[in-house]
Formats: sequence, C-alpha cells, structure tokens
Amino acid sequence: MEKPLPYDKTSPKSIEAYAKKLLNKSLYDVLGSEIKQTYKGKGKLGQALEELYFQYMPNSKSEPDFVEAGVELKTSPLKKITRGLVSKERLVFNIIDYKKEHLQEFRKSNFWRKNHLLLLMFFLHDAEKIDLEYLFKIITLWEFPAEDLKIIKDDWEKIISKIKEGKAHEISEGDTLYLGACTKGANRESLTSQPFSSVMAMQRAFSLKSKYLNFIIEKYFAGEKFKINQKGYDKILGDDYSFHESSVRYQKLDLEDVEPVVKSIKDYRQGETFEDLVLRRFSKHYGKTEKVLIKELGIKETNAKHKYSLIAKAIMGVRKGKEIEEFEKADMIMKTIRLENSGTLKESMSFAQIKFKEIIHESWEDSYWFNTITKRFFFVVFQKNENGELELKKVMFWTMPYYDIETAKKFWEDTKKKIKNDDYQHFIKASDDRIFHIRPKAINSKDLMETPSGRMEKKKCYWLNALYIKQVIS
DNA sequence: GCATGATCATGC
DNA sequence: GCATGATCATGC
Repeated sequence: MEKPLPYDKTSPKSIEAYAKKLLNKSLYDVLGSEIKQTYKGKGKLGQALEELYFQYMPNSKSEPDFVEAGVELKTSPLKKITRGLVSKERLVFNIIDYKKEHLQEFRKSNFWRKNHLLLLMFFLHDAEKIDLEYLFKIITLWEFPAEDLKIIKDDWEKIISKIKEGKAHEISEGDTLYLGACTKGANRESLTSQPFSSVMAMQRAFSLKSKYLNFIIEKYFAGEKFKINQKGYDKILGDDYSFHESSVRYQKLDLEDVEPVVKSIKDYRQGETFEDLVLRRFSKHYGKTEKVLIKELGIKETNAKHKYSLIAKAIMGVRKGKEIEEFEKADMIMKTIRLENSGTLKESMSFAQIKFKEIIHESWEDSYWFNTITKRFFFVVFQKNENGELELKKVMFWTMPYYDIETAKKFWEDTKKKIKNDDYQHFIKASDDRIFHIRPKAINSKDLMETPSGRMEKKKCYWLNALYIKQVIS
C-alpha cells in the first residue's frame, strides 16, 4: 500500500505550495541528516528533490515531471553579486532529438509538451557547500508571458529549420533570442547524427539564457505575482497569428532601466518575427540623415558620441535612459557602424580589454571571447552621403558563422599562448588574419595593466577587422 | 587607403 | 577611477 503524497499531484498550486516549504531552507534542513549518506555527488540536487522531497521516481523524458499537473520541475543556481542575486548559469531543458523534434509543430513538440508550465526552484550556489545544503531562494510556478512566448516559439522554429536544412552542425547559441540551443555533452567531441545530413553535429539542448533568467529573478524579488493561465496561450500557438488581448502578460512593472520594443502582442503583423518587426521599424527611416532623424524623433541635439545608439533606440520606441528589454533578455549586442561615402568602414570594431591575468586561466568555452563572439549582434549602419552627412543606411541581425568561430578559437589560443609566454610584441595584427586582431586601447600609452608575470603592459583589446565587417554587412 | 599605435569623451 | 565606444595621427 502506497503512502499518500503530501501534495495533490494533479494540482500545480498544491505542488507549488508544498515546494514553497523549502523557501530559505535546504533539503538537508527539511529532510534531516540521514539523506546525506545516500546523496553525495554534485549535480544531484534535482534528482534528490524529485525522489526524496516530492517522492516520485524520475519518469519518461517526453512528459513533464508531474505528469497529471503538467508541471516540469527546474532547479537552477543563483550567485551573489553586489546588487543582489543573479543567475549563475543558463537553464537547460531537454536534449534536442534531431531526429524527432522537427516532426511536430511547436505546440505538440517535445519541448513544449514538457516545459509549458515550470516549477522554478532557484538556489544559492556556494562552492563551500554540498548540493543538499544549498538554500532555495526562489520557488514559483512560471509560465512565459505572451510577448516572450512569441519570441520563444520563433526561436524554436529557427532551430528546427536549421535541422531540416541539414545544418544541425551549424547551430549556434547566438542564432536565437531567448530560447537557445546550448551544447550539452561531456565535451566538444560529443557528436551525434542528424537526419538531413551525413555531417555529425554537436549534441545540444534547449536552454534559457542567464540574462533572460535574470528578468524572472528580478521580477520575483520585486514582489511580482506571476499569473498562471494557460488558456491565454492558444492565441500565440494558433496558426492564424491574429493576436488579441493577451491574458498572460506581466503585470505592469516599474523596473526602471528597461523598456520593451514590443509593447503589446498586437504590434506584430501576421507571420512577423521580432526581428522582422524591428527591421520594419527601421526601414521607414532608411536614407534619412542624422539631423533629420534627430529632429523627427525628438532627440535633444547632442554631440555625444553615443548619439547613434540614441537614434536607434528612439526608432525602436525605447526612451532615453532605458535599455532595450528584448535585447537585454536575449543578451544581444547592438553595434553602430559608420561607413564612408565609398562604402569603406571608418574603423574596425572594438570589444573589451584583454584581462591578461584572467585569460591564461580560461578555457575556450568559458572565455570572454567565445561568449562574446557567439552572441547575436544587431548592426545599425550609417553611411556618409555626397555632402558628408551621415544617413541611416540599413540595419541587420547577425550571428558569426560557425566556421569563423573556429578561426576565433585559433586567434584566442594564439593570444593566450603569447600572454603565457610573456610575449606582448607579436599579437595577431589586422594584416595577419582575415577576421580578428589585437590592438591597444587605453587612455594613453602610459595606461598599463599587470601581467601574469608581474610586469606592467599597455592595455589591449579584441577587434574585428574593418574589412571583415564590411563583407558581413554587404 | 589601410594598418597600427594612440588617445578622447562619456557614463557608471 | 576606469572601461568602453568612438576616433585621431602617422606612416607605409
């Protein structure tokens, strides 16, 4: 005879209420010391929660953990920074089955069947503790708001279309906005076959980017009550795309520093993705000079160097002083590019400083450079006309192709090796490589940074060659 | 015309 | 005080 469960397994609310008893506690606090014997390993927290706390055995992969309630349990670590708690890593969902995931439409896909209603249990990671001692800081049911789900569905479709084109091996996390396809496997050699090409592809899982999770975290601590109302999804998941009032929107928030481009799901035209919508907003302004744009958009006359970014934000309907919410969640990088009348770039594109003492300890996959270069980019291109005035030429979204990322790796390895060898005179130059170079960037030549060997060296940074950018945008 | 070293201006 | 986006200056 089975013992009755301490919660109603058919009710999401009941499951959530039972889960919340763990708030600000650890599993060890609640279950006592005897469980310490059974669970020692790292990464076993999710499993321990399922078996010992919720008292069910992990079930089939294609259904949610709590089948009857349709709830999927997701644990994920938080870390402490000065301004509070943020996500420590991306949230990883199911492994993408390249052979099956493309067979169904989104609403019947493995991903959506399993993950439409999440029970989020975020805990504070602590390197000094074992899993069972981690304190749970956020426990809540979670559904994607309509505006976000629209983007997630488009992301899913983008990943699926790459599989269907036989390009699973070319998938990059930077292809999509909120829902990523992150690598998942013991190492880079964890390859698997794909249905429409003989090329082996890296194993990947659906995931949410850390930046996206930070929005959930911030809203949770801001005291927002997340609404759960799955009926509202029908309109987003339907085929007609005739969006109406959304019933699963966030309540109005006072998060001061972001503003969304899409104020309502009704802003979309039929069949349009978020990126299409952004392109549409910009295309109306192509050919206008900087002066005209500043006047039309009501931007205060300024010589500030960031005025191009102010113009771009204004076109997207984001007010001064605010960050673009969708770009933040998607961890996307906006770069403005200025062209001469001839079409050549005025300058190469610079990135962050090389932290000499850090790079030597990095591995490629957790390096600054890999994590930057695999993001999605948004380029805003201005070009000088015959009178020397800058005109808005075009905008585009871009992700570095996978074969160029291989070059990025060699470039990064070369740089790391030279720093290890204490050689600061022979970094890769613009004339050495098609895509990348290292160059100084500092206040002046006396602006120095300490090296691993304890000397001081001029500050340098990563650059993308002007010629490469030119080829990318044309 | 481009590569390369150097520096400016702003905002956090 | 410093990192970053932007730009200048020089020489080949």
